[in-house]
Amino acid sequence: MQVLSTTEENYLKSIFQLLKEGSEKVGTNDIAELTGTKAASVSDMLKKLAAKQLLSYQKYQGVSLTEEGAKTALLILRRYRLWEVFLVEKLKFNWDEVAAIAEELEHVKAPPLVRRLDEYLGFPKFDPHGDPIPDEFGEWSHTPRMILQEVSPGNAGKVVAVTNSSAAFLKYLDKVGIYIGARIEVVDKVEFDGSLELRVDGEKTSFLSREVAANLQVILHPS
Amino acid sequence: MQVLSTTEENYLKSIFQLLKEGSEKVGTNDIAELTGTKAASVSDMLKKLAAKQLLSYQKYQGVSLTEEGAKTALLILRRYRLWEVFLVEKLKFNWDEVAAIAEELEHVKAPPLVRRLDEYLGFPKFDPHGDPIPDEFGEWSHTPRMILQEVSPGNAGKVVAVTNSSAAFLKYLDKVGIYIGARIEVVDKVEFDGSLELRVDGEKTSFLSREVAANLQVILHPS
DNA sequence: TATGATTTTTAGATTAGTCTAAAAATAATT
DNA sequence: AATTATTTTTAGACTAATCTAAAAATCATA
Repeated sequence: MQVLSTTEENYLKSIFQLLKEGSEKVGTNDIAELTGTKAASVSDMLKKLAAKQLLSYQKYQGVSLTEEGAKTALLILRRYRLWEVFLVEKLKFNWDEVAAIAEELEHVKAPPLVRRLDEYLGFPKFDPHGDPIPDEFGEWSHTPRMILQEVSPGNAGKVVAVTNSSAAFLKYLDKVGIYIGARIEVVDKVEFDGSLELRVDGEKTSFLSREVAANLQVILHPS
Repeated sequence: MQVLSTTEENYLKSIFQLLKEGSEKVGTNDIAELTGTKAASVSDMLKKLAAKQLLSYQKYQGVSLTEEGAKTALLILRRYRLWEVFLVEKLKFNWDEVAAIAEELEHVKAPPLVRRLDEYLGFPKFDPHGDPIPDEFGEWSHTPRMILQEVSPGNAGKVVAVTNSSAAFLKYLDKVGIYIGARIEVVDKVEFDGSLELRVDGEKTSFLSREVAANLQVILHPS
């Protein structure tokens, strides 16, 4: 595992993120936008990272990560998400306040620190937004998820992810008692508008609009 | 409070440290040695920091910190020592393993992070080596301390600092059951070699050589 | 107090990361 | 298919932090 600068790590993380949510190759402009730099700077950096075997790059053709590049990105993501868990669970920050701080902390590289932090947090598998945390080998469990909106009545599961992190949305979830890890039972689904009636943690009953339920991911409990 | 680069913070911290343990002014060479750079680089940086009003500097005359510079250094020290406490108390690192990691963490500046960390740790007043932790205004309590070696029999107190952080020394303290925060009673002092007989936490009895007792600092309990 | 030793500063170069502006390549559209 | 629009790369310059080598100042001592 090579030692990378904070800057190189940030580029790698951004490229990984773009690849995950898009196509095979990412363009220079997209990377520039996400990293807050200009296309010219990105071009330079791509050459550097390609020389380090972290991505494959041919002029004008966009980039994709190599095996090693992807693994490196996953280990950065691991640090980022572990710190997110720490900030929310231990320091009691809100979900929507932790991104900037975790982005600084993720670049502290001492490997024993990451291991112990993981242990201290109880080896969490998901971060506070429900995104999976890679293990120390850069792998994560691919437990299949469903969008809450598509779960039919009678099924139960656990909320594992939120696909909209606007502060307003998160506050709303708070209000109706939904959080990452909450046990959810779909009691009924209104045909007319697609809204859902839920039981949360076996008690509280909540009604969610179709729009809200479309932004929640769950893992179903075997029934 | 200005925003400083990690590099600038490191210089400031080093200068503060040298001033604390030495004379009024520090020389360029000493700073270079402590920061792991060369005198030429230090000269450049001194100009920069002087321009920012953090230290007063006249060519060839050495430097001292301004009011603002000292306060800034104390706030860096605060972050450093809070992370030390976290690493030892929560992540279970040994005293002698935390320096390098805390030095990385100390540069994460988000002020709410520092506040919440402090709160989470229970507003500790001393770090794991017993050094005081400045408050958010850059001040610390100047409770008078004594060197354990100079405490006469019959007195009791609390261990607050260790003035030798070699791994061997720390391991030895562990073995005899002494740690920062331990309550200590001086039972007897052997005239001949200056060694001490102690009761630790009201139970265990330990014998310490003069050399060891000279490296422990305590705050006496009012008696 | 002069002279040699040491410390500090300057001058000039280097590296990583960034930028703007212009050139080159690719993509889109008439 | 040719021309225009967009994207990407290159060229050249800038900044922060560093270095080496040489000059300048201070210190120490004969």
